[in-house]
Amino acid sequence: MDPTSNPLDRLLEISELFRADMARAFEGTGLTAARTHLLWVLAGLGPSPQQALAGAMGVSARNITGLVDALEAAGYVKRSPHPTDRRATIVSLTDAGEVTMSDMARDHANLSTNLLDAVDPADRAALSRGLDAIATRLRALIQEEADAAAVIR
Amino acid sequence: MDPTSNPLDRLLEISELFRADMARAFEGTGLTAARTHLLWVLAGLGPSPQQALAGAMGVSARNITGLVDALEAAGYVKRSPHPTDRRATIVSLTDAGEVTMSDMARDHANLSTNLLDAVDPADRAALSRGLDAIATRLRALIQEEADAAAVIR
DNA sequence: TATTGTTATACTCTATAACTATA
DNA sequence: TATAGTTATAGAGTATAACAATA
Repeated sequence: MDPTSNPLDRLLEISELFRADMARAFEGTGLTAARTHLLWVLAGLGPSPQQALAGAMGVSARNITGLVDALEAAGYVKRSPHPTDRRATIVSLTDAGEVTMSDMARDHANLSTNLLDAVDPADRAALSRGLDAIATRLRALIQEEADAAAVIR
Repeated sequence: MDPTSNPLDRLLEISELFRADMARAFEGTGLTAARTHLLWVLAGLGPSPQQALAGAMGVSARNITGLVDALEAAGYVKRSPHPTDRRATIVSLTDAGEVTMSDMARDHANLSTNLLDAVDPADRAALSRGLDAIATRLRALIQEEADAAAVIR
């Protein structure tokens, strides 16, 4: 992860830079990476019960309770009763939350454009294909490992 | 971070896959991402006082105390007195820690090779150049933001 | 007076298990 | 009997502040 700067290491460096930059950007907003992830998922799904969010994010229901508590206190989301199932709670973005999400989507798009602009136009298609190939191979390797682990169990 | 699969989003997806895969690989080893990061830094610097590790990792001294406690209990590192400064503690890899790190370096190299092999040879140079350009631009943007924040202060 | 590492305290993310209210 | 969400409890990573020993 540190030395011998091959493309993979550079890729990991870039993701580190993203992470650090995000953490800095959240200062004073009441947001964190985990809370923002929930907002992205919620923006994608639309108003959802907490169980659906837990499934979509791959975390425990207990975790969702905590994240929604914090986001509700900060004014980004609200809870309302499920119309037919009285056990369930529907989480949705507040108006302020909607504004925050469209700002974020805009910033994200601008950053993408800005970073792509730094790449030689002649290299862009190959970059895209290369990243696709790496992601596909990596997904396959992880699947293999999961299958191997399942056999052991 | 979720939809519209442009190269940047694919890049973030790849880093997510790495992270999830690593977490799985650590099960039962007593290691975590943060502890492994310390081991990488320590392997790079050689035996070091905790302050040096804190500086190199960009975290607080308190945090290093906790990570070294855990790594020492698991047998990966040991503490010894600094030869001349009696305030300081020197952290170094144990024999078991050295073995773990060379295994990890080997696995990391194999994975890099494996993933690069998935990329069309004709695309590899452009991929490398593209990632370099993106990393450079991103570093510059972060520096700009840091400078702007410094002016405000 | 400044620095090294630790203790004290606190916040966030995460998990499992037990419990309540409902299906 | 099963499911949705909460409370209880716990562990990991992180931070700041106060403190002891040493420079």
